[in-house]
Amino acid sequence: MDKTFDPAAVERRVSDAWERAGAFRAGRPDRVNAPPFSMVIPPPNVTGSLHMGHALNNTLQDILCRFERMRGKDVLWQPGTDHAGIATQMVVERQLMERQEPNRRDLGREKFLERVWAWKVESGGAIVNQLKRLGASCDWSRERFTMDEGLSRAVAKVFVQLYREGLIYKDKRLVNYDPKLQTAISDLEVQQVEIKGSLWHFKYPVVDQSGRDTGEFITVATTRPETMLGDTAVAVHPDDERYRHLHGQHVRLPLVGRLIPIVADSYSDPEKGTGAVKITPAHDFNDFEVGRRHDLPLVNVLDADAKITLRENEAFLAGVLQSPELNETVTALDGQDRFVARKRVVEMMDARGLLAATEPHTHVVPHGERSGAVVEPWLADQWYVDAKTLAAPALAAVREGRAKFIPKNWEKTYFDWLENIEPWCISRQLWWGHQIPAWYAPWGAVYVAETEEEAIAEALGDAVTRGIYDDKQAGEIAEDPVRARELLTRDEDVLDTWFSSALWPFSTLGWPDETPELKRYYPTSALVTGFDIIFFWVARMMMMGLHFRHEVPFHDIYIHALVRDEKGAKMSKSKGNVIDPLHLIDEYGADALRFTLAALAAQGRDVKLSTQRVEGYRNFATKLWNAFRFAEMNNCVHLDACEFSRNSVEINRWILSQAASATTEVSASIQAYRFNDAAQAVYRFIWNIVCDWYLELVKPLLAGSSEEEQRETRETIAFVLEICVKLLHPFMPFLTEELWRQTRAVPASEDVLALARWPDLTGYESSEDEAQIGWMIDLISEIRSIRAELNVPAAAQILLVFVDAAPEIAARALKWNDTIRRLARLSEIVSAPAAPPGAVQAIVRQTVIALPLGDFIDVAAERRRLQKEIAREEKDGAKLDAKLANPDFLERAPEEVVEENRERRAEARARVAKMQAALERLAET
RNA sequence: GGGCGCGUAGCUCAGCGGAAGAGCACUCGCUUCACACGCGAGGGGUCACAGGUUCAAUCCCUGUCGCGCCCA
Repeated sequence: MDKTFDPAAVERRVSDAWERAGAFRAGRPDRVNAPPFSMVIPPPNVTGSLHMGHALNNTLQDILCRFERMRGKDVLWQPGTDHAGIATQMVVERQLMERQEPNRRDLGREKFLERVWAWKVESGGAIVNQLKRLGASCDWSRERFTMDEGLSRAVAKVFVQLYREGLIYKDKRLVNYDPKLQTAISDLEVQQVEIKGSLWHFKYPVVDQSGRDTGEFITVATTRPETMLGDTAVAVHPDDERYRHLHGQHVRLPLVGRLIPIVADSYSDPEKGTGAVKITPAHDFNDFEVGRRHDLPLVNVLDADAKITLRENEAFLAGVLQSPELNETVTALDGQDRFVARKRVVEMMDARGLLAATEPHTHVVPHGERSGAVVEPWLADQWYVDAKTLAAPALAAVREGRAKFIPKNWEKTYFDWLENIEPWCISRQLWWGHQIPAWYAPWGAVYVAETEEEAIAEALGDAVTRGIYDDKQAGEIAEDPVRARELLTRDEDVLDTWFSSALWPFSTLGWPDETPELKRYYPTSALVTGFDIIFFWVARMMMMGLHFRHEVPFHDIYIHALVRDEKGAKMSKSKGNVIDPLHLIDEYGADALRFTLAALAAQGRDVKLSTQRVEGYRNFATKLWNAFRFAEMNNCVHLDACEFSRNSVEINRWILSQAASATTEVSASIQAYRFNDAAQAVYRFIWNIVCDWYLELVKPLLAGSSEEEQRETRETIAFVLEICVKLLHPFMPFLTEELWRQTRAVPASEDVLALARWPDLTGYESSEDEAQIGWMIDLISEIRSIRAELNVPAAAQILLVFVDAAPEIAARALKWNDTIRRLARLSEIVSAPAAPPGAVQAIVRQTVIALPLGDFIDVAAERRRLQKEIAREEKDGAKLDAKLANPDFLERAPEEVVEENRERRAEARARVAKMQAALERLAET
């Protein structure tokens, strides 16, 4: 074995071994009767590459999967990617541009989609290989993609069924429209950005019944002047005395000439600005609601490019008299970009003396998450899911505990969102995605069906009912594929990617077919994801899972934090503080990265990653590696099926007892999703117990003693190291698998650690051995401490005297003579009734030990040491005295607490007395 | 404005009613026959502040001050 562990050399080989063994396959024949454990991966974007968030997310999932797999369960970790509508389309469009090829529109839908698929085959899903590098133990043979045939079928079926149930409908409403991407986007994809802009105050002239100016003006304020072209009212608060006389009156919209009413609506805030607010129902969500309440017309003045459109705009021109002013406005503004128009409108109002004021104003402006463009509330026909209806069972499932959030407080976020849920706009004006299965007939009807054939059949039947065709005509069309296909026009839009992701927990298992996998693995055991997609994904999976499977999609929802940089800042490309997990894997190994993420994944706290930490855990990997090197040098090879019913050597019993507690701790922590505690427990066991103590304690046994003890010790070392790799395997799969391979007597391809049984050490706990070895550890530590403090040269061998020790202590000292001498660097251990003159003294578990340091003694240093010890004990003692002097404490505290405090005080007093004596004796010399 | 969370060793963080913990960093000493990616020994904390509950508070409650994030 090399001196250090070399991850790069090992990772590939180990991956191959897992692959050959089919270790991650769900439904292995040897586990048909095992309880299942299933999880679906949060599908990363097919365009994505592994970032730290993925690394954390998948490390935690992998820990759970590997742990459960080793516990004998039939594990399905379902992998795959989603088609990421906008992102993927953007990637391919950019590629076309870079290659100076025809753009999307020139190519046409069909050709463009071919290109997207070609891209997907060629470079999509790079992240899958990156997940493999991380060690993710997904069942890769079952990889799915949201645009797969099967998953697409699921999407169609869900759409059609929800449509027929009235839970999907088409509506003309305001959507968040991204003019750059030219599609509607979800509220969740809109980011509110604070912008320093202006608030312009416009004066609108009030007119009388006959439309003549009364000379009075009402002043409204706006941050988006160009929208005034679409104003259809001015609103004032009903209780606002300043405007009470104007209720029901009209104003003439400047630049346009439209007469619009002044309505009383409590939306208008009398405290804000002038207390009067312009209402543009087609361009503002709040105004839209006001418009509904007052039955106001919707005047859309923006086209799909977010340019002003006035000419031939029926809604805009409706009821407006032709005038030179109107003509001028149309000429000046029609076809202008919204921001150019904004400037012009202000200028034009100013020129008319209608700009009352311009004040600097900080306000939030919606921006598209992906494009960065300012999003426009825009009036459009879109498809919606009645989320409110679907939300009710999703809320109930968590309220009733059928699914639970870990940590629990996230359920509040989930509840808040679902309780206030808005209709979910699911149509996107894109080409890449699941095209909406809705077809339009020339007679204006829409037919929603899973396939075009069904839609045609339905349309023809309906046409007959409507009397558009007679049976014969309908029959002829049905018979003629060309005519049939021309009959209907399919909706051009595609569905929001999250629509298909919402089906992921059951569509990946074969739904809508009733597959054996669906039966066995649904509902899944757990979902591990970041809090940022509780809305996007968790809630929607709950809605769809409950609606279509009548069962929650997962029982446990573990929500982890975000990975931040070491200063706590969110990693982002623009900040340049992104740490690429693949770089870390290259430099330190996947195991080190994984362990770091697990160790930092405390519930409810963000993960602040520093490379220093990763380096530390790389060192930890090497530490275990070297423990194996030690074992190898001492012929502690793995002995198949060796039994440890009863060791004769206490050290060997002790380490198994320690291993038993470590196993319990690691298991319990993983099951409670306390990954950091689990990681810490493994770390401590391996480094601080096995390496620091066990292997050191055992060295003299390997060198001398009886052959029988040597054999037992070698076997125990092998066994303990096997426990180490098992406990560590969920966290550091590559290292541990490699060590496992190296120590197998007969390497078999099926024999991988990933499938080995999790340690079961019940019955190995031994408090007696814990006490014995604990004493020895205390003794050695005490001697080492004294040596260091008194500057005894490291190489010096010194004498240890047990002073007036109890017979069993003396016996113990004799028994462990070699070990103690070696670890404490002693020349000899003896017993004596009293401490030799000039010896340094200390107390180990009530027994006084003396070290006659002779030439090495530094009296001043020793006096300081003792005085420090005494001071510390006295301080403790004083605290305990005070506590025990309090009658309330004695009366009200539990008996065992009082007793414990009494004991501690007695011990403290005894130690002080002994050290005082030592101090006095020191003075004598 | 509403919600969630955080202020514990120089740094990053565990702990969350009965003796202040880890990793890293720091100091000192070590080529001790697995490991210098190491070994041994140390220093370092009015557990943000102020009240309250309790025999007992870093831990529970209230408030204040700072700092994040999410939703309006």
